[in-house]
Amino acid sequence: MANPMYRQIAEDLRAQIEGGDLEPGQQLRTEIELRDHYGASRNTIRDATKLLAAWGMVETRPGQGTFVVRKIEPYVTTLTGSPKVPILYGEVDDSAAGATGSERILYSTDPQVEIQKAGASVGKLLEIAEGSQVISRHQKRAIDGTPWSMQTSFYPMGFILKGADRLIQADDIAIGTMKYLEQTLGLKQVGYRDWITVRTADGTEASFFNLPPDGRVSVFEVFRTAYDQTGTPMRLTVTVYPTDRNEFIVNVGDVPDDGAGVVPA
Amino acid sequence: MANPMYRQIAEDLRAQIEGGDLEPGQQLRTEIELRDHYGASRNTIRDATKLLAAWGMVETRPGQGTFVVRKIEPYVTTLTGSPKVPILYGEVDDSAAGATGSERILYSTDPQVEIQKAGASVGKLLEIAEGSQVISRHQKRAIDGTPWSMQTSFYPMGFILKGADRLIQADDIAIGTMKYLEQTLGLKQVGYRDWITVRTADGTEASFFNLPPDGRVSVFEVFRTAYDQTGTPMRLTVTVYPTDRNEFIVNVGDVPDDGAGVVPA
DNA sequence: GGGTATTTGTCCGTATGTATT
DNA sequence: AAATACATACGGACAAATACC
Repeated sequence: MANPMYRQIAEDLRAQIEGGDLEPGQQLRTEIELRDHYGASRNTIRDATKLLAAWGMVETRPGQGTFVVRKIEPYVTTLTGSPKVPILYGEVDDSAAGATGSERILYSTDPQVEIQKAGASVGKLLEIAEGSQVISRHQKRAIDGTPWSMQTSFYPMGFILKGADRLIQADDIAIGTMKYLEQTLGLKQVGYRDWITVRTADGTEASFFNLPPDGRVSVFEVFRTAYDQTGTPMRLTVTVYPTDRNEFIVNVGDVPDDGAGVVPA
Repeated sequence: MANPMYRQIAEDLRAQIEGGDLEPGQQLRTEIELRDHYGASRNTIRDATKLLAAWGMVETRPGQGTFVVRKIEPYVTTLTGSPKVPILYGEVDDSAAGATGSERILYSTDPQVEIQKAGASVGKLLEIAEGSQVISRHQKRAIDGTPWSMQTSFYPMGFILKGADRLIQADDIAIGTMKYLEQTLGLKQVGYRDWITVRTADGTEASFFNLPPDGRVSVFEVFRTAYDQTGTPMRLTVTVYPTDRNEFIVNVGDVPDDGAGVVPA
């Protein structure tokens, strides 16, 4: 057995997909048909399609069939700079997919505000004691109806006592929380540090992002620590992005403008 | 069947691992023992351990058993700034693992130089015609014996004709290729753009990085386009990093020094 | 080196459950 | 309700990798 049969079958199907014989969205032959075609058992065919699914090339739908995955058009976030996509607030509604032409609109839920105790990561990055209280503001975001990111911002509890009480209200701060903190507390953001990791999605994330339950699609977890003029962390924002639909850009020094076309299609 | 049995078994084992009953590196009971313990068939046990493997919690070794994975201590790369780890050149040697104390030494192979035709990505990012010739310099890197990254730099073919002929020699350019290009061609790097994506590893990558063959561990693919003083791309560097042992930092504006401790352990 | 025991990997056939059309 | 297609679960047989004697 140079290569096991299920792997050979998977490679054969992969070649068909990459060669264009099977187009994105198209249905593969059923397991029974493939079993007869390759002269293998149905379980072996299933091992092959499982491998293809692990490679992210097909997805299986009970009662329907096995389909070649359509690549999701990635959304590119520039970490060095301000976001340029307009943000609309309100409920994230998955059913409103395939909306208006080619414009991409970012929807965001209203913030869900909680008082929590700082875990290890939050304490370390905000430079406060683990277990001390923090304000957390959580939002879910979608682009054109596709769930895109889950974001949680953490602020030290002291900000409330010092007068920034809008932080614990569950609505959006239209002028931006950074400007609000500057007006109320005199804290000005002078820089931030992003720490980028990748891990497997947990159950909540897999559910919100409609990820396959086999743990195949992982997520970016980006920790953004914002620093004030004294070099003290004033906010920690943790954002989770599925890796199958998100990419990042970092610009350093003097580079040509971003624009359509910096990234190959 | 609220939850399928193999999933319940997987959750039970997961709880044991997260609860500390099973420690990293420790061997699980054999499939036969687990079969008797849970009153399931061996195939069902195998489905459960496959799920745990997809979650990245265990790994199976033929002829040995199933083991709780040890988390690899991640190596953090700062994208905005110069690398600080000393680079030693020579052969990457997997067998020299577990070396000298806590210092981390980055080994790099000598460059493997080829003349290639630019693919779609390379052409687009270097702003040259797809199919035109480019110089590629490929290196593999390891830290403390663990394979860490695969890097390929692409330069326009014209650089050779204009006098930068050391680019096609298969040895390291000690002063750095950027300084070399400045001395020979007068091209000075004024900035760069990093484009960060995540995808599943291909066969070559899975082999070099010792990744499990099930497609679970994905890789970062970072495209760094360097621009000269005229705003023209002068180099494209594509680096592939396994996501299970690599993290990235991006600093923007005025932030406190990097150092041990910016990242939670 | 060879032989054996142990453990996971591959492959088969079958039966039944669940989701979708 | 019926048909279709994938999902779960079982039991068995043999292969391949590893460790140990």
